[in-house]
Amino acid sequence: MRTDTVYKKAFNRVASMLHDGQLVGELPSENELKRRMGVSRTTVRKVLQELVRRKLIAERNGIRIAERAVDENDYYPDAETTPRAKHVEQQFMEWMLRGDTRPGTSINELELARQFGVATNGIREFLIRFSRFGLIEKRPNTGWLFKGFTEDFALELFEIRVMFELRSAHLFSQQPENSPLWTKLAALKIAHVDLLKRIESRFHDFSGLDNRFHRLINEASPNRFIDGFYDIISFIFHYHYQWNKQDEKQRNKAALLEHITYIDALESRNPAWVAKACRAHLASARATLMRSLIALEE
Amino acid sequence: MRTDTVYKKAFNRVASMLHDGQLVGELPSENELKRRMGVSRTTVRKVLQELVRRKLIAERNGIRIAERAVDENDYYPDAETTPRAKHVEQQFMEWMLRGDTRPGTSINELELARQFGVATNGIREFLIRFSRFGLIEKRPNTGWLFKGFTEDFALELFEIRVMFELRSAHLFSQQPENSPLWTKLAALKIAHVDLLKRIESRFHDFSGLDNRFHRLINEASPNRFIDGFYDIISFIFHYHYQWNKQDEKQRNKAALLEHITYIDALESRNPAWVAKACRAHLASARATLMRSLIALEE
DNA sequence: AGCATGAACTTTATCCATAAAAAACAACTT
DNA sequence: AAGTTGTTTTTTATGGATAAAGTTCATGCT
Repeated sequence: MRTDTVYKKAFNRVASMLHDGQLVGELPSENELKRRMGVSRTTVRKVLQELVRRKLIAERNGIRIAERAVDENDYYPDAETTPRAKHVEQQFMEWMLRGDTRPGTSINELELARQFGVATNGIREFLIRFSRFGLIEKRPNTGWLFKGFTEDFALELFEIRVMFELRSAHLFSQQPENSPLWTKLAALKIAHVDLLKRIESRFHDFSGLDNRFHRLINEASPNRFIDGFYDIISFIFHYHYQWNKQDEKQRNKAALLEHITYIDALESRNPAWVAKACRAHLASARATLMRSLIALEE
Repeated sequence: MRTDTVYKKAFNRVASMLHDGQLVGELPSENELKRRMGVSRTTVRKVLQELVRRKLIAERNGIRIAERAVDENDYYPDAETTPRAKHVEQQFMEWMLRGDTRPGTSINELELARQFGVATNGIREFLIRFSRFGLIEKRPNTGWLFKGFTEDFALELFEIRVMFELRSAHLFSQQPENSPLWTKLAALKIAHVDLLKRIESRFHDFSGLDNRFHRLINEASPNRFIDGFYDIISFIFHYHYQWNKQDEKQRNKAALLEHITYIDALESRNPAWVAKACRAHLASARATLMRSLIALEE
């Protein structure tokens, strides 16, 4: 059966809005809620119905008002707000990065399905999606081959990344003066400087900034294939670092400084300087990844 | 039910080998056949069993020998040797390129499933696989968006293609003298010259050469992401030209000449010359694609 | 006319079932 | 010991079913 994670997530959102006073007095109309939550009206209605049933809100001649206060255990547990497909992704990445899955291992859909507690279909869809990351390969009628999260992989990944980013950074720096992206870049620079001040405690926030920064650079002259490639990068880094936390603070601080230099270079509009800062940053990112790959292998 | 296309294709292969005398006297063992056909022994046995049943071969104390001659209607029809997934691919590409499918159209899995006569699962798997080509986009819980086989698409595609191919061609030309790829390149050049002589009648053969040529260039310094991207190119071109045959002979002849120049440049090891020939060829390929895109829109 | 709710209908996400194909095991032959 | 064939077990490719979520149609209220 299809999971009701969409409903549960929406329910939690509305509940937390009620809780911290974002919804005072009469509740908005179903249509308005639908717009705000990004779900269908059908789902909104289901949420409202449950809110009434639990006496969190009351409905009197077509008007809905908050009734009792939201309680900690009104919320659905987080795990129930994540669709199966996402769970499969997480479990697979854990299996791949943490288990002792060696390059050359073959992947068995049925076995994974049993292990993850889902139907084979879900596994297969995930693997098809995942195959574009270049880490697995399909052999028809037979199964999938895990090629390994290896040094080669990282080298090939970064070779492309450098090409793309040099190209995008260059084009970014050549934008007209009046492009709104310059403003966005300036704002991002401030965010970087701010984070640097608080790096001791907030170093986790770097990952978000990193993403924003690299995506901003691509915005100057969009190319769907570059965007797609950046999805691979984000994905890999997201999971990789989730299981490899050594030196995180130190690493992020260094990267933050490199970004600032890189931003300065962009703002200078000087092509040579841009290329240099870009290369320096990526070389260091690559070195970091390589170091932790080696750690993985031991 | 799973199709038995693997068996039928294998059967046809064995039958045609019997037919044109590639299998004389005693047939090879099951294991040997399995190796030659690239299928499992289970399938080989099924084929043999059917060959016996139809009296195409006879089995006497463990020895199998051809019996009656293979007849034209011993073969299974082609359509039955293609797996469902491939049919879905073909039908989808036809729907996309030939129908009046406009950019922005939304794609309905259920409707396509009905239209193509397959289960929704098959459609969904195809769409997931296909999404990496950048022509469709998934909107969760809602469906897929067809972004259009547009001019933008072609421009973005070629931007990347030029980057990749300049890089690969350069690296190819810098290979050591004793690399076996130089021999392969020389052979390919001969194939080009040969085809040029017979271009009037054999111009369809160009497509195969084109593929071999571009893949050879990537072989000098492999990168899985570049390979993957080349899959996109091949796929797109395969289907696009399948429904767009105008000027085919003329186009292929021109491309053949460009390839020859390009090969000469590679053999010269002169970087500037290589880059120039590479750019020239890709510019012309792009122009061709663009021209037919415009034709599509009318 | 334009927005709100109610109800009916359609599509997606997910699980389950099964024949075909592959792989593993077993017994036999040279 | 290595290669054959026979048999059993496992896995993949494909179809089908259904609750949840999305969409459309209908009705009623300012």
